[in-house]
Amino acid sequence: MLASMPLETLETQMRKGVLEYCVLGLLEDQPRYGYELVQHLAGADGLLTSEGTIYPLLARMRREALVVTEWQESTSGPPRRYYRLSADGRRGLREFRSSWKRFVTAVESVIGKEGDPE
Amino acid sequence: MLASMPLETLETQMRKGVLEYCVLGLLEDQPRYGYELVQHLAGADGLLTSEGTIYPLLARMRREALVVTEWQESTSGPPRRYYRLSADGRRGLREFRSSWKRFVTAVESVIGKEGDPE
DNA sequence: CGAGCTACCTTGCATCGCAAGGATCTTGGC
DNA sequence: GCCAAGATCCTTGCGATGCAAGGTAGCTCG
Repeated sequence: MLASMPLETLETQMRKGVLEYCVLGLLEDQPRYGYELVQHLAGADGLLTSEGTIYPLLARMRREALVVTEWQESTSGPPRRYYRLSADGRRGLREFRSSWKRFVTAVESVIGKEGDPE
Repeated sequence: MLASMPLETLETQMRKGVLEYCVLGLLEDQPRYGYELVQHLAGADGLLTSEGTIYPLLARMRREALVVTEWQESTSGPPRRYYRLSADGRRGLREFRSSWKRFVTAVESVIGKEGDPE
């Protein structure tokens, strides 16, 4: 028997590559822990659907030194691993903002941006 | 020796899923052939880097009946396979525009939309 | 003729997000 | 005191996509 289809939707595809910088964006102003990021991203924005995405991602970002981490006890539950932006992470985020703008512009130049009178 | 790494860049990742609809966007107003699409997308917008991307993509879109095709002789060169939007393709494009807007809004709500004074 | 461009295509790979599952630790209801 | 439920961390295997590389054939022009 087959287990289950991961259902690779359009939204899922669009998130590729971007999610990493969404995490950096959330970490810009304050350190956060993984479970917190999941709730944020999976919340209103719907940028994430499962924890299975974020932990491997965070591990990679740590390996690449975009973030630094620190364990911290919680008064209610298991300890949390907090993530904080490194200098490299800050730079990466800055560069992403520029790539993102170019990308959005390019896409909208071919699919047409509505509200465009011309 | 290893041959070559495909160099999976950020830009490459961001294109995932979106490229399909960029093609639909280009086909919205006029039928086009594959090589023409490559030049368009690889041109100023830099939304594509190789033909190896577009032909499998076009084949898939044809399989899913988002486009219909038609061979046409060229006065200068080999015959061209022209692609034209189907009704499903038109609907897909319409739906994408809405998904795209939601997506961009969501991403910019977390990475901040450049109005940030530092 | 043959180099070079047009134009089509295929194969194999790297990467990413996801579902599923698992391990601890804490709290709250009974 | 005990066990379910939740918080919090993690890993493994898979599907989809864009890409590099390479292959075929037609047309044009020096």
